[in-house]
Amino acid sequence: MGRTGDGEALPQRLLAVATRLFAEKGFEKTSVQEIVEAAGVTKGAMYHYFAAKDDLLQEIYQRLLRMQRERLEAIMAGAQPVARRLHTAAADVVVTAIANLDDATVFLQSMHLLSPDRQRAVRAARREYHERFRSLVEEGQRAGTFRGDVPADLVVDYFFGAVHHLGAWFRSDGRLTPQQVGTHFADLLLSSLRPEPGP
Amino acid sequence: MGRTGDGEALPQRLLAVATRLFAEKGFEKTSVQEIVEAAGVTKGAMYHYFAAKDDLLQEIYQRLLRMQRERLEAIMAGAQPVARRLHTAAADVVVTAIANLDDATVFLQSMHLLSPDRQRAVRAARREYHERFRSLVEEGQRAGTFRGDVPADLVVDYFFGAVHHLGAWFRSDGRLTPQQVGTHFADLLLSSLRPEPGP
DNA sequence: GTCACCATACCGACCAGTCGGTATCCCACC
DNA sequence: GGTGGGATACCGACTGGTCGGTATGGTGAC
Repeated sequence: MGRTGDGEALPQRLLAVATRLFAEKGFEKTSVQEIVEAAGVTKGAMYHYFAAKDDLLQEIYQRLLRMQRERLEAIMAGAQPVARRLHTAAADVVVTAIANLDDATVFLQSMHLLSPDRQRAVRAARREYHERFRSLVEEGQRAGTFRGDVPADLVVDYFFGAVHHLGAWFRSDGRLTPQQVGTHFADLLLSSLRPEPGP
Repeated sequence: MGRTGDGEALPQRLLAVATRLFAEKGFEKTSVQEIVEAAGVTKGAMYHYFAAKDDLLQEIYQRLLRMQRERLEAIMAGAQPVARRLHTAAADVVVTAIANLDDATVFLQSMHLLSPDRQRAVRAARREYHERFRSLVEEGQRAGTFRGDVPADLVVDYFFGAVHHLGAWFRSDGRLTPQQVGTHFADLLLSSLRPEPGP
């Protein structure tokens, strides 16, 4: 902990402030000066902990991905039937995405502004996460629990599209709680995977 | 038509070039200088037709929204049963979104960079479009064709999330054609709306 | 003393938008 | 049918300002 005697360490505070500003005004429209002012320090402090502005983005992404990945692994390790595990995982990813809506929003809006190398790294991590999700779908398809006439990766992209879009419409003062949205989304996903589709 | 004796009018050419560059590198990372150089003119020419860089974005959005809206209206005017109309509309919006993936990508990534007034205008147009889609879902719910235990607007946001996310994974050299993706997406949507869900 | 931590001053690059000017087209009018 | 003059289309140099990043200096802890 440095001289700034706040309860939170400076790097974390900088990340929190940057996340909020990025989500509000966008990465490119937020200057480093604004970030450090909102955090009550100067640029020297920020560049002591982060080599570049891009590092802030990178950190925000990785923090979010790490959390989601850990939760998914815990859920997948359960012994329930596939449909139950997928439902739990789907609802959970919605709830955590809403709980960290700023991070998720920034992720979507600004990933393309990173350098190609960094983009590759982030995409790889994201891809690995999706693979795990997909394996759940495939497991259910092999077992006959889910319909098999639709590609598993398409289903995953379909569902995560909906998740990524949450920031565009979800409001915490709206009619639905995060849990309700999670349950509905998971219901829709499971329902669309039931066998014997219509003509 | 101006002096530049090309087949295309300059404003359209500028829009096309800008769309491609915005989709490739992002709105903020694309300078006006790059746009006009790629179009073979100078800045004076661009500012003769567009008052500001933002106007390019605005035009791209409105062009896309206008097209999608016209197509949706034509489909909704049909006399087929609700499920059939919704399926057609859903598949169609996927196909046209893929056919104009650059526009759709730019739309998503850069809408938040517009001025608040412009954002409101775009959101209002988008909202109106979603309303029409939602009315289809509600019609089916009233008729008992679709399950009624899930809010119609949530279903619409769910589906359009998936549509908006197409640019993140769809590749024209992939295994699936746009039509196939459209059919799959529409199948998933209709399937998730079937009544009598699991426990 | 030295090292982590942070402030301050400053640099070089870039960029949206402006503005005076020029070339070309259109058309009324003789 | 030429001609004058205004409108349209476009050029390109310039500017005011911003921004990411750096270099240097100070200061307290151990």
